[in-house]
Amino acid sequence: MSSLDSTTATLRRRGLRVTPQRVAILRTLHGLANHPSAEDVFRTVQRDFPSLSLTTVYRTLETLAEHGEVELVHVGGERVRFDHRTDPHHHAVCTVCGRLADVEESQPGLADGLSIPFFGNERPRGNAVVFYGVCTGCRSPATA
Amino acid sequence: MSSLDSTTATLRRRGLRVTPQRVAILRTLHGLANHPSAEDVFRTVQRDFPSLSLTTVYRTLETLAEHGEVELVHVGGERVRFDHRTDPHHHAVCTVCGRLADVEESQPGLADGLSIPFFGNERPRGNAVVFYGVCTGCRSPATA
DNA sequence: GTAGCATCGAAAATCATTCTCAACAGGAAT
DNA sequence: ATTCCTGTTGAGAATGATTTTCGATGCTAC
Repeated sequence: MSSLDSTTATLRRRGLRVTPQRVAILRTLHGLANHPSAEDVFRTVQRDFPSLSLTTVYRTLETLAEHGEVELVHVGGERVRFDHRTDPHHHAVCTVCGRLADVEESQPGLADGLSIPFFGNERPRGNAVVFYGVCTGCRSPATA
Repeated sequence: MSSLDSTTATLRRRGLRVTPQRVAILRTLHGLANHPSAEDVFRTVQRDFPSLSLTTVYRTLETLAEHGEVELVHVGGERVRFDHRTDPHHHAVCTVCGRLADVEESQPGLADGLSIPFFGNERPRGNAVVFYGVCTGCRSPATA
């Protein structure tokens, strides 16, 4: 919460101007752990920052992504989701509820052996794989 | 090319009315092997069928997908792609040129061992995985 | 303090896809 | 072959996420 917290430091380190909007957006992204959409971030930040515009959220997240500070996760058809984790990992999307979960890169079976000729047989690294399926929650008895 | 070819038979089998639009679209989809978008299919069919509307292409491909006759492939951000292969397999997308390649489900390392708790540890089956990367073509020396 | 450039907000623009609705055409029964 | 019913089509409007535009604002350096 100090004026020179890690969020501010992060922006500085990236050579980006430290604006209240950027600080609020980046802080919020770290607070929302569940891969929020731009709209999700917007609604949350807006509570403390009513003048914030959705345009700025998109712009800021894009800028942060260019600087490797956040990651974009494209899930089929739906809106883009943002991830504050920047270390190598993959994602699983529930095609029913849309929730997103992290999949560690070290999954046995994923990193080992798998090679794709189209990609020159290099194994997929960080944020390169999206799995689609139905999550345990949506598969349970009480599913509509 | 006969009036009762496999395309027509396919539509009949699915209980769908056999219209010239549907025949042309399904035939074209089988002709375009590279996972075309609705727009790609539209442009191709339109050459022989100028009155065809893009709406019909979307509608027909959706209908065929519901009947398991084609598969939708969502690739990050871009338009949806359609696949005439309906047997279980996955996909690899080049993030540079957008080209799509098939990845066999029997890939050693993909089907074996891999389990995702979020999905109840079931291994991913048919059309459930999308790999992102840069294809060999886009990685070569002559890349712009 | 002021110039200059980055950033911001609001509204318009874009792009893929879907919806609406009136006109039309398969195809089963006749 | 004709008719009727219902599914299908085409054109254009609508939608929804994201991007662009542009005038206003505000850091930062001088």
